[in-house]
Amino acid sequence: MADQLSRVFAALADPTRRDMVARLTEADHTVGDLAAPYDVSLQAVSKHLKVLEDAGLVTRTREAQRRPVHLEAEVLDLMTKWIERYRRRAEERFAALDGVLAQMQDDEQPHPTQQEGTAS
Amino acid sequence: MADQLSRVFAALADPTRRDMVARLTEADHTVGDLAAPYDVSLQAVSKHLKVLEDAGLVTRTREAQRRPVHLEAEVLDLMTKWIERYRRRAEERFAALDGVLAQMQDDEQPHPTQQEGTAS
DNA sequence: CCCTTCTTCAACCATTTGGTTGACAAGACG
DNA sequence: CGTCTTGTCAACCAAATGGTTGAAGAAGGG
Repeated sequence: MADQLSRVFAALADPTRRDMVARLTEADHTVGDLAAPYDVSLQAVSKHLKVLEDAGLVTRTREAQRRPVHLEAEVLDLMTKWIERYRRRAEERFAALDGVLAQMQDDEQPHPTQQEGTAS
Repeated sequence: MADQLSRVFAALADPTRRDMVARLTEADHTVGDLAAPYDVSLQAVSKHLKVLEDAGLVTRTREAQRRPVHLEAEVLDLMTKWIERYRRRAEERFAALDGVLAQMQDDEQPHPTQQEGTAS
């Protein structure tokens, strides 16, 4: 299908799936258990779980007729790493821009007629 | 459409859009500029930009016929906050589970008849 | 003014997505 | 064994997504 990072982002782009993930941080749940709060069929929830599973966000084991769903939280790191990498880059760039602006400001005061009083 | 968090996740679920965002951390770009590396029409890139804009990830100003695209990196914090919140919860739960396991291990050695050699 | 440049709008198309219902599979349990 | 519980598979459907092409808008430069 697509790379895992894309699948993880896509999986969490749905509020229902995000809520499931949120609830799974507290405890493992069975499918019916998970489905209870939502106003959709059990099959729809089953599909959502498949999306989360394909993204590597959850795993399902077998326990009698039940299939407990377990969160694999490490996958979240994939996203955090990507996001933080570029957020940091953007910040650095803004910092650099601030430097340039400061420089420009300095250049703008060749005349000692005005000092410090640049408060708007 | 949907809530912003969903739109941001969805926007970044596409590799092309993620690459655009990555490039925009370095500098602002015009549409044609952004489109250059990709093997799709300019119109397709324009659509991708609309998705990013609707998610609040970029803004476009006007500069002659060009429309420079600027990254709004703060929006990334929305995601980071969500992710970190639940990752932390999951971690706390695992830590608690580790405690339980340690407890069980303690309880499991009431008989000194067998130690360590539990390798199958 | 016209023309060229940069970009978007509109219509169209194939695929994916998120939902539905109905049938079936896997175990527990009487 | 039959049957109830739990969950998935299959087929179907409407809407959204990501791409295309063609036409049009907006601003600068002869």
